[in-house]
Amino acid sequence: MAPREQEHPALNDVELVTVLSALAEPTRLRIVRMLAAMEGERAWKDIDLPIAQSTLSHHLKILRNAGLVQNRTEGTRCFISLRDAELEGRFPGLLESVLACRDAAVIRAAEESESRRDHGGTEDSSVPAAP
Amino acid sequence: MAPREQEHPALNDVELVTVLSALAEPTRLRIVRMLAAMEGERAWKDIDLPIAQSTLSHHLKILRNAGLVQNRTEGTRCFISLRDAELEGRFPGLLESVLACRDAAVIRAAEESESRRDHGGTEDSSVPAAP
DNA sequence: TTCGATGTTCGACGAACATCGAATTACGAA
DNA sequence: TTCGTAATTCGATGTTCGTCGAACATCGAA
Repeated sequence: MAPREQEHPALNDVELVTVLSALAEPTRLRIVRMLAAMEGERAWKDIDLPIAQSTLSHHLKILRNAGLVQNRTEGTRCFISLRDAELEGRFPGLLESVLACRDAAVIRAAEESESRRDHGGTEDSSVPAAP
Repeated sequence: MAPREQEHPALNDVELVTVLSALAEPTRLRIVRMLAAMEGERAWKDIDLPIAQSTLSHHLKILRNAGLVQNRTEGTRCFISLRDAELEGRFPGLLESVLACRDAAVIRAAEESESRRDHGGTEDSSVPAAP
């Protein structure tokens, strides 16, 4: 990392609204999903998203203050991980339900391929399908 | 109600981030809790919060667009209710975990009364204890 | 110590948001 | 029709938020 050691709040001091606010942003939700998908830590540098470093640092700080992630410093680099076990104690079921949720875009795509199978049309696949 | 009929989105078209954003605001979270605490509908006018009518209307619109609540019009007044069953289908466990969560302030108060019992002090019960 | 790599902090900017009061729409009752 | 009540919309205001580049702090290695 760089300057001073980070602060990690006790989860009992974290309000639900803080956690929901932290999760209510596409980039941060993506980071959380990324961390959840890999069981364990992830090197800071391996979080590659199309945003500036300072922006990533900003988002990680918000996730940290919300008690969602923690980071461990090792020499000059740091590793991020989800505080999933602790979160389960403070907000039972919350993280799980957030992670389990499917994108609306995915549901729409599934519905469409189903209806396409129904009346056999192959017309035009003009769905933007956000990345 | 007043102007035109309201729109209620199909829950499959609602993204998780939209729901989380809607819930990530103290006033709106309070409204959702209020609705959940009473099984059924609640008259618009009975939602009394220390905010202007126009602000309440604004918040209800956001909750509506997020698929969290629906309103039924009867003559000139309207009734609000949670779309809890539908939400459970689209976002399993999410609403439940949000509603089950205790305030950090409550946890702190409980911890304090416990430690007070431990070393017998009765000092000063200066916990604001939000209504 | 000097250098390079790694994150964080610091302004600064525009966009989005919460809030309000006033105007507006819709309906029932007099 | 006219009046009053109920809820939404509009316009304005101040605040918060996401984003960036530049400057800074911290550490390991040369």
